[in-house]
Amino acid sequence: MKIEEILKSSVPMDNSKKIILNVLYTQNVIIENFNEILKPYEISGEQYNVLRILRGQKGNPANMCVIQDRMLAKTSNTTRLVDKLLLKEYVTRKVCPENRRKIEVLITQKGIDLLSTLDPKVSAHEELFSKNLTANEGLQLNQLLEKYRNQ
Amino acid sequence: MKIEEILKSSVPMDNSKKIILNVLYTQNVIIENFNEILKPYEISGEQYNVLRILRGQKGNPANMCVIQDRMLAKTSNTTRLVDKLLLKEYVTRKVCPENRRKIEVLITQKGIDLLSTLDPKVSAHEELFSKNLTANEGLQLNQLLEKYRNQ
DNA sequence: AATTTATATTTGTATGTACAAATGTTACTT
DNA sequence: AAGTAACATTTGTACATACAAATATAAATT
Repeated sequence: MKIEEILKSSVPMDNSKKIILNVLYTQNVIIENFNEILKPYEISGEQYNVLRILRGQKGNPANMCVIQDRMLAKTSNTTRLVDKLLLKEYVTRKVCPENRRKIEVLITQKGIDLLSTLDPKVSAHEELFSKNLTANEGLQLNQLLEKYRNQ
Repeated sequence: MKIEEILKSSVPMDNSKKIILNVLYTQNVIIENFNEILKPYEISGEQYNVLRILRGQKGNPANMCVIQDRMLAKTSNTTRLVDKLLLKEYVTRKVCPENRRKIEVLITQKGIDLLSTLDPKVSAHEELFSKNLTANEGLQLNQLLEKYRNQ
């Protein structure tokens, strides 16, 4: 559906406004759908994101600022996200011995197992949308978004 | 910058995953930039969105469910957003006499004035990004997003 | 007319976001 | 070595999101 119909806009919009609303709305659709997948596992999208980053470390611990750095929303509060994951025993946390300012966060086997369970569901989610586009259109969409957001 | 560089991903990603991360990240960039504009006026993005919908009513009051319907994030809590706007005197709120279940929300002159001040800044914000694309690319981006999100 | 169902909104709770200030540790400067 | 600056993380506060339950009113059913 076109963005004007979704927002029931009465007046015609500039294309530049339409792009913004389209990006924002598409993000909402993606996130809502993704939350549905995560819901039975009682984990939030941001918590999932942290776990995914930790698995990507392949056994090496990640500091808070490394996690922060690799997250989409740079202003998320990593401390509190890790707190929640710690309660569920998906991660461990200890002070770095070489530099006592830093914290070393590691994913546990329980965390890895959760991600393994989620992997096929996440892939299906990704394809649910991208299947609407041809391979070429998918590449184009990525290129346009990357070009668009350069400030 | 490409999404893999931004997220410092070590492994190559499927294009379908790349699209999702690109949409999410682009939304973050747009929102962050927009919040910068609103900050001096002590209004949040969602509050702005409600005001914009109310102005679009052209003098007619809007019920809570009408506002909800026209918002991007369908799960936002309209009651509490309107509460905040009421405190700042940007809107009025009264029970609908024909149907006492409904609430009639109207933008005040103060609210309209605020939007008028913001209008040029919002337009500049929209163009800040869209200027990176040709007119044709802009149209294409909208079409691809609309095609992409059909479930 | 009383009961049930549907509609519109509000409230409560947990989580997440945005931002500033506070805390603790290390590195640098004099 | 003491003081200052820089770095890494935590904490506090206000706002927003997600979702379920509660409340109030209107419409439909019996």
